[in-house]
Amino acid sequence: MSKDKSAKIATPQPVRGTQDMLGDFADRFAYVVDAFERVRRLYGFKRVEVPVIEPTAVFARSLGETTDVVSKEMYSFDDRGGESITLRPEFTAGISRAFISNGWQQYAPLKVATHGPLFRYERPQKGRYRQFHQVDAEVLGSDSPLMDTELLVFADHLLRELGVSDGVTLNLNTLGDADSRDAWRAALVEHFQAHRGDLSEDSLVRLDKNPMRILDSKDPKDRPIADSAPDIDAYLTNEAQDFFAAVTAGLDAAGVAWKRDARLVRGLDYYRHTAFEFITDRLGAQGTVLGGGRYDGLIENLGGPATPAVGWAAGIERLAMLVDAERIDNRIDAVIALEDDAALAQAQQAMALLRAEGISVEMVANGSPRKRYDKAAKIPAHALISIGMRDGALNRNVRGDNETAKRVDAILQDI
RNA sequence: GCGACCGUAGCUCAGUUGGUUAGAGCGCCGGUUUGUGGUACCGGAGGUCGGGGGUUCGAGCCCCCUCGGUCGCCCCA
Repeated sequence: MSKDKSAKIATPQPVRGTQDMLGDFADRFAYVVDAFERVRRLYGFKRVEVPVIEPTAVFARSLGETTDVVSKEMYSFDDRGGESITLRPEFTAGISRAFISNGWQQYAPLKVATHGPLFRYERPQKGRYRQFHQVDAEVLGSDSPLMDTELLVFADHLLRELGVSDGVTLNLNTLGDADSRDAWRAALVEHFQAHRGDLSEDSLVRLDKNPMRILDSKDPKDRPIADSAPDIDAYLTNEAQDFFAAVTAGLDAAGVAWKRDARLVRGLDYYRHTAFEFITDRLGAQGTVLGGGRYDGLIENLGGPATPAVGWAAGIERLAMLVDAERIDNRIDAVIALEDDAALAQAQQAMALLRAEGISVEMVANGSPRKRYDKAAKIPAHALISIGMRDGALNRNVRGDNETAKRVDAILQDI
């Protein structure tokens, strides 16, 4: 290696908003994914895998060609054939596309779950990255409120399984069917127009672009106007009322606590009926831990058959940040400190025997032999095995918690 | 896109009103001690103080620019 500083190669930097995980956070991440896989099986959700890349049209058409999200916040590029490709910013559109491409109507109602990386070109902040990861559950091809309930109970179960449900509340709203939604939207616009003069600058822009968003504005100036705006309730059709009542009755029957949040809205037109967010106050400005809703219009938007669907997604990083440290067990079963290289073969044999019995083990055999024991002791493990030579004979010692130490001792009797 | 704060050793950080050769802990390497022991001690390697420009006799410290990070706003599928 040259010491000449001018010859130094410029260090490549990670892409903004990406993260490398090792140790504690990687363990937390895996803990969340493991719990999700366990719980989704309990609810009979099939594992589904869809591509990380899709034709840009999949997201542009589902999200609306002209929205900010599509025009500025997607990772899009032209591939070598000149086709516009986008790194998926969400699971729902890709799963819907797969549903159409593969004729999965035949399996409806189809309960599927997946997890993996997603990409959004946004300014990173706490709990918000350009490459991030979600767990996701969807039910396609059912217009039954039973499925909304099922999904919500599943979500609640997952949060309990992770031990993060304390301080997290389920906020629930209905956006009604298309007729209810349109009538409510018109009433909202009328209300906000009447109070134009008192709205914040941001909300005046929202009034033109996305008036429903004024309802969840953070600006204190907007709050009185947003709070006095009409709820959707007066505009709900009988069918929409019944649907919402069926969902909440199901939650009550299953013992899932929920809170009506008449201010909870979705920007996109394909959302119908149920909208929900599990919210915490422990994650700074990014409080939503799990969110979703019914999107009966989406698959049709993609050119598929009219297909009702409902789903949710949750950020793995955010969940991982909420998991209590005591729940993360990063200990391996056993560590071997090889204190004399003359016993190397026996130590290798010992590892083979232990691993054959399903006991995880690794060995410390580098550096000064007299310091290997201390090094090994610093690796979190249930048992610590020292292997060395004494008076020309093999010397072995096992310390650790009783159960593991006993098993290890029994397996290593013959070496 | 906008705003605030922060960039000093591999990591976490200290560094006086601007004043000799920039420090500590952890980690790494080596040695000594202990010798069924998770210990202690000694030593070593490792820094263009993010980068560039400026002010000054003198800059890690002050000013400007730039790059990066964090948090917030906007947006939130």
